[in-house]
Amino acid sequence: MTKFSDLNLNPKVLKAVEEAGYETPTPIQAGAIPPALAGRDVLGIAQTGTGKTASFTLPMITLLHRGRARARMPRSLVLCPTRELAAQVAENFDIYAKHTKLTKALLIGGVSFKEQDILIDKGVDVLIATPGRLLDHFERGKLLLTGVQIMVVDEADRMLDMGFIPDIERIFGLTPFTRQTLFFSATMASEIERITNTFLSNPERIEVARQASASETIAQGVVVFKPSRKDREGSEKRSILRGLIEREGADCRNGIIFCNRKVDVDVVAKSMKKYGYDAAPIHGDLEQSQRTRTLDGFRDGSLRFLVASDVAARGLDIPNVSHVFNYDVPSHAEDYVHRIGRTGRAGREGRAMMISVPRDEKNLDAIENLIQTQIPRIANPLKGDATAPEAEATPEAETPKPTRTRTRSRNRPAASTPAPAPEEAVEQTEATPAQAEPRQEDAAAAPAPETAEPPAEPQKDSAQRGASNRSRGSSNRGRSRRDERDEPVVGMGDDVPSFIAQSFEERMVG
DNA sequence: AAAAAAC
Repeated sequence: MTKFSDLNLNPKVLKAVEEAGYETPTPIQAGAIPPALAGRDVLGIAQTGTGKTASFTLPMITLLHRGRARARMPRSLVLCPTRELAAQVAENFDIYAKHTKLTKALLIGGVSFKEQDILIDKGVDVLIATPGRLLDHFERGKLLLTGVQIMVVDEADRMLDMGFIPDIERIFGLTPFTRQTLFFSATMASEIERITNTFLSNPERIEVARQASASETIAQGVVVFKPSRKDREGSEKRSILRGLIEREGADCRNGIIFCNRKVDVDVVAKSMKKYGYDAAPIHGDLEQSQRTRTLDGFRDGSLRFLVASDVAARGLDIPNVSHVFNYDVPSHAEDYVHRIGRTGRAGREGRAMMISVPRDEKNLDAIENLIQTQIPRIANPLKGDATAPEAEATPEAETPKPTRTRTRSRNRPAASTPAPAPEEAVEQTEATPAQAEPRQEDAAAAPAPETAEPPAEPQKDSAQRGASNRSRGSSNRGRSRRDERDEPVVGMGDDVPSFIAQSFEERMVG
């Protein structure tokens, strides 16, 4: 098997890679690095989580390590669709360039120009940017792109979705014709095809092979429910969400909760906090400093739940997410794939649960059609009936998860439950006049965790599931969660389920 | 129909 040491990377880069603990490149890295080092254009067709970032940063650093930057004339440029993604590429660059003298600047919106200006004036080797802020600098006459030797376009299909293609074309036009171009996209929409035909010259095309089916590591489930009243939909969905989280118990180490709208991100995050959960919102209307802080907290484990818009659906490298909750059914089927792709990474087991109301039926169909799988229907933790009598738990069905540490007693949740205080307590301790939460929520919530039906395993392959249950063993009460996750991780990227590795068209066709 | 990205 190919090793990083076989790829002719600069020794200083190789050293940093080894220090980071990587030995074996992922397929996209093994495929893209050699032609990139040979100076060729590269067209990489790869989803997030495949190790894409290193497949362009490592050759870039190797190619640029000689020579130095002139004032206002960066030697290379990386374009990303979102600020967080750009920041992430910058972090990667810092890791792999740490033994070199190369410099970088991160040009993103939402932060002051001043520091960015100072860096550009001094001269940087690598510019990592979102298109808007880059063009802003250019129009102010602060920046010359005529010295760009290597240009990278990351997540091009998302740039297309976001209407950035004209900007990208313009930026291409500002760079020299002789530049080397590394272009990455998850899919090859016709517009993307057109761009690559125009701006890439005889590229080496690398398409990440679809993964073996064994990498199906995401257990999926959907709660299909009908709100008892239209105006209660929101509050009932929020109590279902809490019920799902409670049902997962300690297995739910952390999670991302996706909503379709920014307002709902705010409402859900506020509600979660009210009920004692450690949660924070992230979406594009929040201040950049807050976005950064929230994401950092989630990454380092100090924040348990991230309530997010699709700003966090793609590309962001957030390892170790045990759960993804789709509070809303995404209206673009591909977004579902991106959202749940935040869990079950690197061959680890992940769980993805969704809440669907009658209005979502069409979108749910489209998702199942896309992934060519029926998403298992799982029990509504509220039993679909907010007025159901309390304490109707059915112990005989309490089988499939022997290792659960969560409490199912009808009494108060035990101390081992890391979750929130019972709703009533919160209700009493909080003055609620100014809160956005409707009163009905409390009524709908009352029977929540305790009366939850046993978790119908939102599972796929029962054999696989059984194996992982065994590996947990009932004795793992005292084991650290880290131990459970100690499966070998190959390369610098993460394994992904097979359908994610397919192109959009492939998935549509089936 | 919404989210993201420039002020």
